[in-house]
Amino acid sequence: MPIADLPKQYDPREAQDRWYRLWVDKGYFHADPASDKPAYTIVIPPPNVTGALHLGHALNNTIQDILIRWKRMQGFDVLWMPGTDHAGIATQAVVERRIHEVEKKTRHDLGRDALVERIWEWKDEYEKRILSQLRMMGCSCDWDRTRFTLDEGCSLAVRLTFFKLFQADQIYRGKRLVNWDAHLRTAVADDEIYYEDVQGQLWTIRYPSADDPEKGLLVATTRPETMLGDTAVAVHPDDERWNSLIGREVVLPLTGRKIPVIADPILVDPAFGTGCVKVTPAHDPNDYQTGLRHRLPMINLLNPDGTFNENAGKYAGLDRKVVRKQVVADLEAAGLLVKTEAYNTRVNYSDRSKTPIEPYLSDQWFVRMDSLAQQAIDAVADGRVRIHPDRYAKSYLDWLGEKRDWCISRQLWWGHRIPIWTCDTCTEADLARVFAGRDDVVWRAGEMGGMLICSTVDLAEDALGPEHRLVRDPDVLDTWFSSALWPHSTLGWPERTPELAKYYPTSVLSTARDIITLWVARMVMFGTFNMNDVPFRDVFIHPVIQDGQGRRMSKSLGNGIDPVDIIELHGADTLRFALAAAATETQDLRMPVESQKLPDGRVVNTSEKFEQGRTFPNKLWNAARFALMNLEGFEPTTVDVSTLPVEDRWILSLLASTAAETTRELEAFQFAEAAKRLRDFTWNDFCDWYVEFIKTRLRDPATKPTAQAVLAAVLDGICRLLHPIIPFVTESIWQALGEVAPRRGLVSIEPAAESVCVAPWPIYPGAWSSADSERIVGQWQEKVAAIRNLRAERQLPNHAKIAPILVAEGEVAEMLELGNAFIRSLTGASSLQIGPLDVRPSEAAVTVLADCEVIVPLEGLVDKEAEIARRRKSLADVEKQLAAVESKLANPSFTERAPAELVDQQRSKRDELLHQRESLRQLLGEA
RNA sequence: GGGCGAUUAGCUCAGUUGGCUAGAGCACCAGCUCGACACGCUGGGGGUCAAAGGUUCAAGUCCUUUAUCGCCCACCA
Repeated sequence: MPIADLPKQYDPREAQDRWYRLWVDKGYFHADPASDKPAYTIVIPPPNVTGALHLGHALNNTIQDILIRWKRMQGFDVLWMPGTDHAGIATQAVVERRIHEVEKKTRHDLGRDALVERIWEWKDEYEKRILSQLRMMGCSCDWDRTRFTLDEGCSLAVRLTFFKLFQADQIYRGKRLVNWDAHLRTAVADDEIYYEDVQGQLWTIRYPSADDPEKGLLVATTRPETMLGDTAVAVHPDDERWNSLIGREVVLPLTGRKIPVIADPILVDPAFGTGCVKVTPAHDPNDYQTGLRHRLPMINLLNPDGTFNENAGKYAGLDRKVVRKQVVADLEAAGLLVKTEAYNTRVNYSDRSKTPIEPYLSDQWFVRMDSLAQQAIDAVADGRVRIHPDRYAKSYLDWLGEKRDWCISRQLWWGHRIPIWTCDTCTEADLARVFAGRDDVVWRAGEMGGMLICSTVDLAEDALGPEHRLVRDPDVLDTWFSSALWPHSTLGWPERTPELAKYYPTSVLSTARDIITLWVARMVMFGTFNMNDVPFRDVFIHPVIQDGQGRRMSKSLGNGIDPVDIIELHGADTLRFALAAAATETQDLRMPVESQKLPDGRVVNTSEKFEQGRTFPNKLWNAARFALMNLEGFEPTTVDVSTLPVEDRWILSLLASTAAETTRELEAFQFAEAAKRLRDFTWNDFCDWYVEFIKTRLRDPATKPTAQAVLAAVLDGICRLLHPIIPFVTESIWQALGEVAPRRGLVSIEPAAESVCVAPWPIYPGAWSSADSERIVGQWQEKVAAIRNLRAERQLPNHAKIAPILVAEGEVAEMLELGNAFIRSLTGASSLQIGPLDVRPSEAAVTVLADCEVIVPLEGLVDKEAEIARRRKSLADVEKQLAAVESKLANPSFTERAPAELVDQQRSKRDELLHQRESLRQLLGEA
């Protein structure tokens, strides 16, 4: 396209389609295990297939793509492994809810296979959508390797891991209290529960002593019906009212069972209620823990549907609500109900059925955490895995330190089925007869009789013959079990693939802090267990995005921002830049939400936070347009940097330090700093100053070629440095630049590349660094600003030509003289005098700087009173500063204890201020 | 209850091992169609750095306490 036809406004849409296709077609995103380049690997935190991506995903994937693109440019063999997560509970719940809404059917109506099939359909739809969203954002994943946590490879990895753990006796079956939804007849996760404060009652019941029916204990409870399952009464060991009874027994009313009185300082708060607590291990989480501590029997009273079972004696078969009434009535009749009072209590409800949750004792599978957790602790403690920011290492270590066994079974249908078969009738010998010699089947006796058989392959129901039926465990594994294998299962484990050899351990994991324990810790455990090495070297924890009030973004609050909307409104670069610029080390990232109407009439949420990212790509685009217009007909020549004019050496010096600092910041995961630095360099140094400096040079054929060479080199550098953050606009510019300025003989260290996506990351020669030119240009800038300020403050007409005088001597005068033409053109001056002052103009606007007096003669335009007032104000200001500096220098402890450098600095500052004061006094004296 | 974090300009945030008159973007005010860009240019106003103590020659930065807010974990018989 001819340069002159390049649009004034950058069109992100066209660039996005075009360049993304180019990158994919050229195969830039492919990792190549056979290449001899060093590996750099990130496995994507697989998004849940429950729904579309939200802004948090956009942030995380922007971060990952920045790292990936940066490392690709640095010459690494880069692999970004994409994929999605089956997200067991969440996905099944979403699909079940949908089916219920539309077809009024429950999962029991459909049956296991049909439901699972329906969830697969859902998965296909959302996976497609999620992956296309990632592409829209510009993510450079190796798409041919896309994986899913429930695919064949992951299934194999899951089974083998379970098998190995079972074999190593790291997996066991045990009892656990789960949140039971009696209406849906399923266990629900902690995060699917909500609390409600309910007006209830507190009943006080008398438990007679076994020795002496006249004596006894008083217990208070909000759930009297559970007393049928009590197996102890607990008191505080220091409570003198009751502690004489510790070790004795009481008679459990209505049942006649004798239960012990135990001492438990954890469960019992002597100040609450009666100071005695009934202990029902099977139906209350605290009591359960108490039961474990005291090895109490656990009596399960409930059937799965919420009715009481045979353990409840005469109450068997009745619903829990009915039982409560009956128990209270019976206690009252027996004269054991001491008191009934109103009491507010918190009741747990299932989010899905809106019915009360029952703590319910059931068989579950566990992974032992002792040695696994220890290995994961060690990995972080000894630095094999580094967590950034490092404060998050604490929550990781604290959580693992508890070493609470991990309950891995879920009463769901969507997920990896537990590879366990049970057989109640067979013996060790029966199993040995059939399975002996097989390395894919192991077994052991269950705790309650029967055999537990674990196998990596499916076992037939009649594998042991018709007389011994094998029954497969109906449960599936916790989603995090397969997620924990993600870094190695996606690389081919358990096969010893070239990928596994080259890309494991991966380089960086980027994720949110809420899954440090759920996911990160477990990946370290399983990675270490299966691979004998950590899964990644660095973990970057990014902030959580909130709305302007500090609330999480959510569908129900309607405060969510859809990344796709931002892309539609402003383009993917804007989304990426804004997110990168916001990704500091903070833990929460607030984005004030406002709504905006789209051209198609749709109203969407957006945020002012995208403002910066919105204008920046356009600014860059226009700077590039300027450059491209001026590069037409450019004949590349080799340029010796040391011979270039000051302004060229200045911008190259800044480019070099910007590149070095940006590299350092990316290495330290300081994305916001890198984004801001690059923006500042591009906008302030390059656009505001350098481009202005060279405008005249570009009009003179004699000075044009070097200016062109430097202009092209800087634009080239800017494209490379910004490409990881804003890939599309930089590619647009790169391609256009390649047409007018083939990269040969430029002031550039890098060879050509057909796309900035694979252009080498810049490292500039140390010789480009030029403190001198930075000082000189700094001088110019300061004086330009002073003159502009004088113009603006006096509200001089725009076309008024001025002839400023810079009163300076020696080195300062020399430096300014070098920039005479620039200062003139940037201030709209017709002439500029630099040097000692011959005759002070009678009417002038004046600013006194430390090393220079800036005078703008304004014959007939000066408001003398205002001028004097300004000078007085400056004088007062200088005197205030001087007083501060002098008091510092007058303080002996300062001059003695502060570093000499700092003291010298203050001294020279004092000298400057004294000089300024003197000049101002003279000025005021003359006026 | 335990842990982590935040509190700096109207808003969103920087401020690295203590050391210039505390910075940026947005918003605000004034002026600009000057040959890349009005998604722009130039200039400007605006802050007792949550509060109170302390350490230090020097505190936005370190320590203690308090207040408010957020997140995570545990929990209210």
